[in-house]
Amino acid sequence: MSADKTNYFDLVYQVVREIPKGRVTSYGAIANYLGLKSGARMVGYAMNAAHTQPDIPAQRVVNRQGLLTGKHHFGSPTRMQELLEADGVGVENDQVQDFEKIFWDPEKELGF
DNA sequence: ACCGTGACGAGAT
DNA sequence: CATCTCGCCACGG
Repeated sequence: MSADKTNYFDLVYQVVREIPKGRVTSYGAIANYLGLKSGARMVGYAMNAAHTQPDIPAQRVVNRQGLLTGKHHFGSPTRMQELLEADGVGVENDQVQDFEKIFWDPEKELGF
């Protein structure tokens, strides 16, 4: 028992894995979906450990402004942008273009 | 065991 | 409109 630590980290990973290619979401959106209304920091921190997980497209997770705040955690400061562009997401000056248009809200897309 | 820090966000001043 | 503070949970020193 006690196997379920209810670590929000695992929950975050589950949501991030569901982000479709060409879409992006924000830390707050995931946090809100999980019930961590103000725990957006936790989502970002989970991403920091996401590199331990194989299928975590953390590049699709940006801050509320659409800024690539975590680009420095991809090994290379341009790695995150490269990955997003590879997904068909326009990025310029560390900011996602048409962010509101490609924004993927888990509460909305997963069927709140 | 205690304190500080962290890929954020929203509200208050 | 810009700046500051608090809240959230987990982990490092």
